[in-house]
Amino acid sequence: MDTKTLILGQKNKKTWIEIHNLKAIGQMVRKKRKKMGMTQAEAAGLCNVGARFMSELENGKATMHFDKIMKVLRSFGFIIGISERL
Amino acid sequence: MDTKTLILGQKNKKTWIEIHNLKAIGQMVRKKRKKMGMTQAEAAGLCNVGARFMSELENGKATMHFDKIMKVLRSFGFIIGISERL
DNA sequence: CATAAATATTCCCGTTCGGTAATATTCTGA
DNA sequence: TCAGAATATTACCGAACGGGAATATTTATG
Repeated sequence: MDTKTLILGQKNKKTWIEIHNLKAIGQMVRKKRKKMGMTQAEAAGLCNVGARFMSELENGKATMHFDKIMKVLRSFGFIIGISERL
Repeated sequence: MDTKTLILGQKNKKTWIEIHNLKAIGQMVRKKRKKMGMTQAEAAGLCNVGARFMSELENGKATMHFDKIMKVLRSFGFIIGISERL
């Protein structure tokens, strides 16, 4: 893939991870949070959500509000994309 | 981009659209639904959600449950992806 | 243009989200 | 191993989601 990106001059090509459920998102969020060396409480403060929300998000609770999830993802430097199945 | 995909033999490369809010998703859903020649009511039935939900989704209501949004997207042949901001 | 079809909005209602605080449980590092 | 830190869960409560039906509004059609 490195050769490919060099050939095309696309050194900064984004890598998309397909998401099938909220559990997967929760895992990504937790991993990133730990990488940043933060507790859930600190992360909640950063994202301006409650500690409870952060805990439930990381544990993959399915029925959370889309806008709040987006808020956390954005604060953590993630972006969401939509594509069509091939 | 066409030349690029041919060079790499990646004719089936997914194209990701970055999403910043639920409004954008709603627009995509509506566009797809119309393309499929369905009314909101029919689409709601297909996705097993209420007509009200479909209407609100298409109009970009922010506080909807993630799992239900995902359900509709999946029924419409969309996939969700996460990437990191560069 | 009139009317039917489609969509948006309101109503009623049961359920649940999520903030905050408290408490129970689990994890971590010395 | 154990104490403290971190996380998960529970309790209380107000706000609001969403199903289904009804109604208002908008759009499409002949």
